[in-house]
Amino acid sequence: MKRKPSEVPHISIERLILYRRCLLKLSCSEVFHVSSAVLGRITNVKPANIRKDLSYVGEYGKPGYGYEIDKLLAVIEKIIGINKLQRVIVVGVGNIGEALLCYQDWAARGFEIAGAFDKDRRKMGRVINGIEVRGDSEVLPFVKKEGIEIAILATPTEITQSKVNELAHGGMRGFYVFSPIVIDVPGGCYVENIDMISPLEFLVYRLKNKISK
Amino acid sequence: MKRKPSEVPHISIERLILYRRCLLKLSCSEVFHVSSAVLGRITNVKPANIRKDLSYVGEYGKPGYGYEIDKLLAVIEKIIGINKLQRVIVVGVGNIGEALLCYQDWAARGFEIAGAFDKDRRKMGRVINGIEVRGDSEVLPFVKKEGIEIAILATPTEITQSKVNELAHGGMRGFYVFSPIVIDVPGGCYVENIDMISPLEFLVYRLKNKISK
DNA sequence: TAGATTGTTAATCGATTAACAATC
DNA sequence: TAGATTGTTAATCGATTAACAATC
Repeated sequence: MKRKPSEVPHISIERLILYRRCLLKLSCSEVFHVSSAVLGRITNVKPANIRKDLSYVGEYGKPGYGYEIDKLLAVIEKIIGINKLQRVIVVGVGNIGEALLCYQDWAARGFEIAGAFDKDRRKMGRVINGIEVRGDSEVLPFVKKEGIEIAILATPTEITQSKVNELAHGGMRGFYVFSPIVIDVPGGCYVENIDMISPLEFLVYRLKNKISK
Repeated sequence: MKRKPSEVPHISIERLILYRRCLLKLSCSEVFHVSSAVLGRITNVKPANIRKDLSYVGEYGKPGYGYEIDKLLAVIEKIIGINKLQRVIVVGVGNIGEALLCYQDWAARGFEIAGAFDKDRRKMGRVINGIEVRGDSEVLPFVKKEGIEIAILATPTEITQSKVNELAHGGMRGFYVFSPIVIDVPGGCYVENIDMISPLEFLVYRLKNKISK
């Protein structure tokens, strides 16, 4: 039963993102099809759960054979919306920002870092992995000219919310934020927020209580 | 109804971690008590959901008044297991590793970076935020001597799994891994794994489908 | 064909939420 | 006391899973 994309459960979308990452790796090693059992072993997801998730996006499996990896990748990318290249910017070029600029798999995952911005004069002009670091004041004209909709914010926590406000005002619609705070955005804007410490705290909990997940 | 810690739903534990982060901030600004309604506004969680989560850890709220922040912090930290200082190591001092070493709130969150390790001779001996970077060969004796149970791995993806194997063999029990791969660990070991790109892909999905969460 | 594996069903399991009596 | 807010209930909502007919 094929649902409209917006009706696919969020948790299934998150797993589809995981499946894709593993499928990309398989397709690099000359594997052409995969069963839910094998993909389940790779991802630690139960085969029935995988088939259920995949059933939301259509019927692409062959009984007795499995799923064709290329076809599956294409349809998952379409559902997620990364079948076309996504151009994003990085704001804040500290250690996290630099790590992002240096990441080698952006293209494979469907993204391009169109620009990087920092307010520190000493960083301006530096070229990291082929990407020039520009001054903060250039960011609004840049995103307008280039039609960028998504920003990755790796700024100091204290200034992150005001940076989001400024960019939202300038038309930015998606924010991927690395500060450990809850971010507010105006209507029509979307934010994903990660706190890199929280999963470590969860790990402590699991360790103490012997919870294998 | 108080359950044993291991019976608190995982998703409630994740929210408790979020509540704690926000409560820590409140307690810094001289706020002494908070209602589920106010905490709900701060965290974007429904008040009923918060009260339900908190009911798993005991009865610490006063009707008409709310929750005493210090008390609540103490009990949440006890449940998660971070009421005592957690000493961890960082393996791999690239950009991500360095960002972790420079993080200023470790102590407030209940952690201490006991040591950092890298196999690059040029990084060995450097002192970052007061933490000396040691050679990779020192890691096993170090963790044995210091009784470290948790390692944060910010290594290149290609070597992460083998590093985990080596450390697990040396007695390490918890692994917090920054590589975008599924990590296998022996029984009795636990792993939390984050892929910094996946949430960005999820953001693209939400943007395309106007899903506010 | 025989073996393998899909897509779907229906039962089970678990999480969320509105409502409200209890109570500070 | 009156107002505010808790902790809990029970209904609702949503996700997981084993099982299996269908089918390549």
